Amino acid sequence: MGTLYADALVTDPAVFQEDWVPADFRHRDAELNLLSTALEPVISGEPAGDAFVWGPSGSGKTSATRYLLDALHERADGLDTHYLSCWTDRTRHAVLYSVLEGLGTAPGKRRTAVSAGELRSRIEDGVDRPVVVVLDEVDQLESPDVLYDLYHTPGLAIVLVANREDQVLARLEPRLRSRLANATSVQFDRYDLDALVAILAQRAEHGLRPDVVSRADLEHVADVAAGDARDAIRILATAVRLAASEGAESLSPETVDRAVPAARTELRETRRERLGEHQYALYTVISSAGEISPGEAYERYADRVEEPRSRRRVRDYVSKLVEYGLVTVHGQNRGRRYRAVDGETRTK
DNA sequence: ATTCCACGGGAAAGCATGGACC
DNA sequence: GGTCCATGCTTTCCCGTGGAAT
Repeated sequence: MGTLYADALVTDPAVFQEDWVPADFRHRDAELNLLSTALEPVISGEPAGDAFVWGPSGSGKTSATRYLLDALHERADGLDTHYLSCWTDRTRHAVLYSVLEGLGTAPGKRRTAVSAGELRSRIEDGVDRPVVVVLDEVDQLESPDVLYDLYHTPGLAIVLVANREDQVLARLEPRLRSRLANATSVQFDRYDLDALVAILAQRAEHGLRPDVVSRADLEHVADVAAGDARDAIRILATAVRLAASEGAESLSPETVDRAVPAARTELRETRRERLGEHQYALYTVISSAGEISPGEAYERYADRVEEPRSRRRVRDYVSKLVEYGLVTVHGQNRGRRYRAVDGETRTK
């Protein structure tokens, strides 16, 4: 519904989407060069080196990696590269299946009576020339065994993308860890204010009508986003939508200020909408209590739903809610409390 | 000091689902 | 159409922890 109004200010809504990568990707030259050195052997048909890409959220890891893959494709036809996110493909089977899809030799449907081991050997058979596989959000992997599968496929180079190096490495077997020690490590840092402003300006230039935003607006947004480009872009998008729905012709500092909590609420809403019936009920219980003990939370949850899941299962739901950033836990053992994350008290 | 018990999380087994193969 | 089988979700059983009760 917003689009009707938004047209007045927006010429290309795509610039506000997560996967929009500008034609000229800037401010990450050193990181791109490093990663490129590891990967570019594929252009001449040589095996690429493995790589780690680390950095906080919104620091450009995903965009830079995708940009580089595109750039490699421009320099050579018919490269085999595959990008997948472990957020959606989190099990061994799902990852292997996705890689096979990338190779173009996947069995018919995703949910298939073909075992993970069988998928693995099909990958080994299918890789007859150097391949690059990017595993984004690799810290979301349910079990990292699959890295072992991929690592043992000759000619297949893996690029692991995650927030923190130690979080991923700690979960690997020592054998795999030491073999990955040769991988190129590329560290991303938070954007500084100027870079963030430039990134926003690029979006504005491509997707907004002239004079909708001023440099001061962008600085304001960049300042609030604290080095996180994803946040910055989302806040800008929300602010523009807000301004458009109110019939304004340009942004104001006041609109930006209102957009900040709105953008964060929106993010939480979309996460909440993705919850299943039981996780939703549990979240509602925790959220309406503000803070609650595990036992009490379970009792109330069980009252709320028709067929309550077991306590054990509900513990897993809690871990998921924590993973989604909707809930935090405090204390140990008996003193444990679940706390809902609301708009005002953000984690970090 | 000893026992109790709320809690978290690993392991294994049961079950429903739906693709693969005949 | 019928059978086989792998996955993913779930329950059941269990053990380690550490603060509270005895």
